[in-house]
Amino acid sequence: MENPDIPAKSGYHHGNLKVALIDAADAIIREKGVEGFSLREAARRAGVSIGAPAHHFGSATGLLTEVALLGYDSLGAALNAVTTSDDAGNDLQRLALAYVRFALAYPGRFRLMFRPDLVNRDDPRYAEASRQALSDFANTCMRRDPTADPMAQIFIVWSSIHGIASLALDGKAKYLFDGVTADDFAAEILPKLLATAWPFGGNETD
Amino acid sequence: MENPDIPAKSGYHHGNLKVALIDAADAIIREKGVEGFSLREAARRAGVSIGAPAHHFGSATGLLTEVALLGYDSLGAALNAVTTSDDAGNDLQRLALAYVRFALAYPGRFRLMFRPDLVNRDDPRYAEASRQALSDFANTCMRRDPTADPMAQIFIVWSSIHGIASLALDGKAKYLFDGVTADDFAAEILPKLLATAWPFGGNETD
DNA sequence: ATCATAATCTGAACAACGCTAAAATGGCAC
DNA sequence: GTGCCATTTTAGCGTTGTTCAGATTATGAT
Repeated sequence: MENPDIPAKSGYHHGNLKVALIDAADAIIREKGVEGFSLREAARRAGVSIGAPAHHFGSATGLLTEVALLGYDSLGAALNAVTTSDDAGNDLQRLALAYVRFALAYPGRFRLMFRPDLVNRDDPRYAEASRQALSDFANTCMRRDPTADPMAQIFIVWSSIHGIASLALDGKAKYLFDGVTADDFAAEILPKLLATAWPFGGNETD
Repeated sequence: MENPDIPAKSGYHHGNLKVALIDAADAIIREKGVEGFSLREAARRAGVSIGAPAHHFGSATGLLTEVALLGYDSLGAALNAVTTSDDAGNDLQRLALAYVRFALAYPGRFRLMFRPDLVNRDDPRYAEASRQALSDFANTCMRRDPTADPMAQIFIVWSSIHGIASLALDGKAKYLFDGVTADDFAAEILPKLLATAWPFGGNETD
């Protein structure tokens, strides 16, 4: 489950403590959510003492920032995996689907990425990672309607998708759609919703 | 600043500790955000000892749930204050504006309301408060397009608005629109955005 | 090869937190 | 008045993040 190419702990020096702690933190967040994370448990899992993380990350926020950056990488990868066609509206639908499915598949990562109190947003890598992850959205938006104001269009489309992901993650979809599970929502309801009620899906000819 | 009709602390018994603690918690969250809250400081502000809140709320979550319920009340009030016309699309725009402005004006309350780890969502009053606050949205949505599937429409519209509020609150608007302040966003950019790029604003005749 | 320096990790300390339970207090019905 | 009971205090437990002096090891220059 963990990254296998870590020389583990040989002696007093760990050898790869920085990435081991990031892996541990990511695992904790995957298992117990963002609130279940603690710096001490990350150190415990990495087999290292309480004070060790401070040297590499300064504070808990420093470590969580690294996890959030990895989160943006994995989100960007999930969006990059969406195949593109010459129908930009359809592509946007599939990107939206991938975005929401990412949020539902990695709720801890996703929540962390948007928690300003846990992540150091002054880190220049943060803005870059965020920009990079959303570049597919930006491109497809402009391909869909080249005449619209780019920033306005991207913001509106991204907001819509991000809102869907947030509300679905908070269980509001369950509340509106009569106790549907997250899996059912992602597999059945959401695609239908995007194809019919979602206004950014291009021509409503399907 | 605080609720004036509290008999204050007369002796051993506070007299109105429950609402005093809710007020104190709300004030802390307004001043320092959700993360700045602590049960002990709420007790301190109410002039009472550390263990007192437990009797009334059981746990910190219990107290924060009450604050979140008040948050839904105030959100519902803000939305109720929006005047309605016979142009449902226009009404929806103004409701969206009010929703986002509420989030920007009361960021702590708003964030708390959507933090499942801090709020007891099994409390039946929570679902009711949420439903009540959004009833204006639901009505206006169905007035705007009576033929559409109600739940689908409400979910899509609410998602869009909620996404705008979340991203604006997280400073993503600043990032996309070149360092604009929250006030400028709410006062200038957002109304224009809703009138032009937002697809739920009715006929684009303005 | 030797040795000084820098990097890394330990372990203890501190203040703050949420929660629990036993004791103290005082309002209120009778 | 008197006793009951809701309310509040106090003390304690286990947890957390952060800091820091010191122990340990790696590194690079000579």
